[in-house]
Amino acid sequence: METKDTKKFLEEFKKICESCGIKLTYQRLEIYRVLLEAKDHPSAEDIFARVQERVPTISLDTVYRTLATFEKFGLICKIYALDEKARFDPNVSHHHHLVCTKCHKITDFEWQEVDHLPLPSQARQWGEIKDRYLELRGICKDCLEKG
Amino acid sequence: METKDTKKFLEEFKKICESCGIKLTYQRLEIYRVLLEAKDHPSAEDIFARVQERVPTISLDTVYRTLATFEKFGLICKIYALDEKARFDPNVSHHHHLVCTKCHKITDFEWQEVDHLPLPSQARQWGEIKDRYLELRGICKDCLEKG
DNA sequence: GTAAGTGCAAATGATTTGCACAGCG
DNA sequence: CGCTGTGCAAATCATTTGCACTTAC
Repeated sequence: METKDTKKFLEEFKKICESCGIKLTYQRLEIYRVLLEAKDHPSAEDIFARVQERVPTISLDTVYRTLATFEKFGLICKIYALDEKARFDPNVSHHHHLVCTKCHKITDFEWQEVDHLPLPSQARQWGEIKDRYLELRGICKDCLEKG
Repeated sequence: METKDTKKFLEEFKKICESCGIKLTYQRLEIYRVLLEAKDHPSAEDIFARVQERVPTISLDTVYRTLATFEKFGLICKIYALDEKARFDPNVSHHHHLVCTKCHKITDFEWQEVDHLPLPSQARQWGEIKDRYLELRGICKDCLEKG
């Protein structure tokens, strides 16, 4: 990453920390960078491994604590799919997931029709629906090609 | 439960065990009974507590082992929603869930329109979709009434 | 300077496993 | 009787927490 981008990124992250009222630390900066660069919905361990390359002294619990902080301020989403391990998504806008049951890869996708379809009566009677989350499960192209 | 029902239930469970090639034990029978009677998607601990009333000597790991066995043979579904703890659903037919973000209660529901809606192109290109799982999240009636 | 953030290690909670004994087929 | 299933306790895995030290503001 070039100096200019780094500077710009730092500037952006500074604003985020200010608006959240949290301190800007090197660890948080790098965890945030890893999250934004990640396109694979990494687990806490995955994030730890990636951040460790830049910040060798970081500890796993700092990663957990930072992820919890980010989630609290709505910077990221915590997701659970297939296995019990939590995964983290820097995409906080409303979206659904494509989940490969073979390699466990998670891909974001949107489906406006589902979002706008009128709710069935059972759902309306149940209570107040705040969000619709759809998981399409199957085998991704990569796994299909591999056999 | 009356004698007749118990006998009938035992008969049914015997058939299930035979078709799965597993032994019929008292523990399995009672765990299965609890599952069928449960309408609240209990966790392993919940199931353990309920079975314990009938089988005081049962151990938690037997519950886990039995649930894993049942899942392997498709008698139940393991579900994850909101919190990381696994929950178990004796309803193995395709269905969706209403999840209360306050009391964490899970309710089954069906939504044929979603099941039959043509997939968006991004999903078709991603790979082969095998299942659609929808989670409607919100506040259930009980929680709304309580404030 | 001071409260928030970090690192370490130890605790926790859910789930799994090794082993010896018990009981189904 | 033999092998599967069970119970106990100990192990494991993801995640959390207590505490003393460090650092951003």
